[in-house]
Amino acid sequence: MSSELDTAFAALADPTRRRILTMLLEDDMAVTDVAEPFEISLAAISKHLSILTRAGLIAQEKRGRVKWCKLQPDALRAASVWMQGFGQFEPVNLEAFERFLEAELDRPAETCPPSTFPPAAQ
Amino acid sequence: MSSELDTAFAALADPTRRRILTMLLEDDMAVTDVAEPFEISLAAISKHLSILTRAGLIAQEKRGRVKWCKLQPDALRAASVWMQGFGQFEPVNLEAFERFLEAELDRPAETCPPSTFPPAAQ
DNA sequence: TTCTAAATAAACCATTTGGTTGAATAAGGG
DNA sequence: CCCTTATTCAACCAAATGGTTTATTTAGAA
Repeated sequence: MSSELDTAFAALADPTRRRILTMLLEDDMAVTDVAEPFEISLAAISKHLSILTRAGLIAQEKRGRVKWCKLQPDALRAASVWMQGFGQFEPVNLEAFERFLEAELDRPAETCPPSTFPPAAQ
Repeated sequence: MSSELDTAFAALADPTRRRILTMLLEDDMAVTDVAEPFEISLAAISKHLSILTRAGLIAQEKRGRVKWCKLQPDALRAASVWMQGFGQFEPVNLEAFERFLEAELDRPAETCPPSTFPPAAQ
């Protein structure tokens, strides 16, 4: 048995899953559409999505034969709060985050692995 | 090769490591002292500490035969910023976090697994 | 010098993770 | 009804994870 923080952080530790979350930030998506930009199999994406669901980071709702995925930031909030407790972090630069998002979404695709935010981290 | 966010979130996904971070929030500690409240072997703690070090969450400095561990929140900040980008989170209730910390540190010890913040999550 | 304490290294083990492929299930569309 | 599309299940695999125990290394204390 693992706590909500365990599953949330574990879910966030994978670049594919973080990228999925970033995509869902734009709009809700069907499983097939989520899978489209990635090179890996649909089954693999399906697994990633259930990990995100179990972590409470997204919700999936089936309408017809399509299963829609939507962001559900409850667990993300819990994790964020935990981290902010370590605090003294300077206020977030949301403009930088906007630029990051654009880069993330415009990427030639098919290449998911690296990519950090903030850009020149540390 | 994994990004800084990968290693940071992966490091945070383990309750033992999160608890170590919480302990270090109080003060810098030697490896043996970090290990003291836990049931697992010193070697296991040593591994956890190098994971935290590689993730950039702590720094270790050897003075004499004692290796001191101190919080180094750079990677934590990067991760926090990434998460706040998903934002719309209400401002953090730091008093609640204080209470959480007390509970976390006063715990009968030896029992590391569960424990979430915020307390009544979801 | 010798003993002891601090920390890591090395070898090992069970479990989990992230991926694959090939069925199976479910629900529209013609 | 049959075909196709959307999604998951099942079985499998290689690599990573979190733990163990038994050496080693290193440096202070007697």
